[in-house]
Amino acid sequence: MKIRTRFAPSPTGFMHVGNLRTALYEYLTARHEDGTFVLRIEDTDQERFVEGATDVIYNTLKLAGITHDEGPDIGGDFGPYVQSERKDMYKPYAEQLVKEGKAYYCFCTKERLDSLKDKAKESGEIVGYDRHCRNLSQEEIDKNLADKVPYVIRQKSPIEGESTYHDCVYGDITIKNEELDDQVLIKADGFPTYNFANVIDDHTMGITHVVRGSEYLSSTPKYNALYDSFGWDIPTYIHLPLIMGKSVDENGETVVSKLSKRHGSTGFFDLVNEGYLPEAIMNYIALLGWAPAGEFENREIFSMDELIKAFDINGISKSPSVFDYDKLEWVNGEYIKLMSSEDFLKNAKPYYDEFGITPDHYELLEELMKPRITRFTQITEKLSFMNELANYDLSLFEHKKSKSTIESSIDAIEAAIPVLENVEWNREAITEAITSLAESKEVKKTVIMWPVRIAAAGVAVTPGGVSEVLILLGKEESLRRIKIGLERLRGK
RNA sequence: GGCCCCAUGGUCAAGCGGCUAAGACGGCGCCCUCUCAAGGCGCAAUCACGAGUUCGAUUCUCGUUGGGGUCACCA
Repeated sequence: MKIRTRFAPSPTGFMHVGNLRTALYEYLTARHEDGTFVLRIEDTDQERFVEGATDVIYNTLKLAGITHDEGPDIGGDFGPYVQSERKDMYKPYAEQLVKEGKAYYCFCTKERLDSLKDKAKESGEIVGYDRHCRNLSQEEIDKNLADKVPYVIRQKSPIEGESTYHDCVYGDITIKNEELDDQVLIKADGFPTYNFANVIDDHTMGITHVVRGSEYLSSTPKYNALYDSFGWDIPTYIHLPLIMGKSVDENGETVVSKLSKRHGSTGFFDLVNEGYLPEAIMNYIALLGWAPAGEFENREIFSMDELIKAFDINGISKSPSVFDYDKLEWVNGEYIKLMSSEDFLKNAKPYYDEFGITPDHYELLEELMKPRITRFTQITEKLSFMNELANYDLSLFEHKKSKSTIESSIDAIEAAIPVLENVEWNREAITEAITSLAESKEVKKTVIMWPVRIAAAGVAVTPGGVSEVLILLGKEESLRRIKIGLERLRGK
């Protein structure tokens, strides 16, 4: 039988990287076995409706390189793929269970349930529904129904014994049935709860492998009880370890907790906006909680196709993993280094434009920037020396390793100016001219190069050597700055 | 708190009874080098603890500790 998995996000307008990784693994699980990947929108909570939120889902998947075979936008044989459009199909299933004595109407008011909770909180007792309506007489039920008393439908959970199920990652999980409460299946507004809709949809859509976060580990027996009630096959479960974030609390202690907004950018688009490439993000999160094996062992950089080939459920780990921005940074840098000139330019252009970079410098800049940036946003900072000459401190001219001092700098620049004024303005020529000047003066070439570069750039660190800096600045601007440097040195 | 799950360096992690316990990020050092990167080489750093089982435990069992998750008419 062909594997079918699904991604069932709820349209909140925000795609957390944890959810995205779940989607990725669902996608990979299906694709690796040449199966089908389904997108279903879970919007059963009318109060949470957010305009345009489904577009966020589509845009995320598209950018992330995850393609679905069935979904609201492309259809399929198991539609509709939006839960609100399937609203009418859930209740009959619940009523069938009521008829069979596996579920029941509950007329308890919100107030009663709240007071129940409060009481439980006070005494520190077990929380949960007290099953007040589980055994109402038929007369009471009929009367309430006739009086149009609002009701929900609750699952009649097993009370005694224990339930065991198998998970592909965590193995056999056993839970005492007394831990299970009578969860609501159909809410007072007639909509199904997430849990109920999930079971009905997964079954009616033929989902074979349920891939989801490990937070569902302890509620899975309730799902299974539902499958059993209907006499349906229980799907294969693949629960995923959670992604954690690291933060520092008010005492300066480092704490690890479930990744959330307090850990910085945890939304997919947050990261994209900060300059992380979608492919790099996917590559990185694929490796969070899963390790490749066989021919792919120890590999760090994967294209989506390679992930599909390499992905294996056996490589999924059980323990939660911490989201490491440093490693993401490195992965992003690797992607930049591997980029084609074309793609590189497309990404870099907006930043080049801030400095009025002309096309004749594109090739040089690609060479200079590729090894030096891990995000394109850093180009601005790398090229900031081009904007205007900083009012730098003259001590910049002193550099021990280059054997450069204030005095030697004056000397070097005085000699370099006429040479630069007459040299052909290209990298090789400039480098050669300075090198031979140094030779004729019988000094290390750094003695000339250091001060010239400092005077031209006005900063100690530049993304390239003298010749590159001079080329980027242009002959006129370079000489202007170098002469200013000489004046300042002399004036000291 | 009850229940469930987890436990190898700072982080991601390989390991699935016998290894000098891989690899990557980060850190540090050296080399290369006209600054900074990139690249090359190298170093430091891990089996939470205690009992078992076994000829032998990182690996199996139990307990302790620690961490996480979950206990909604949210998804």
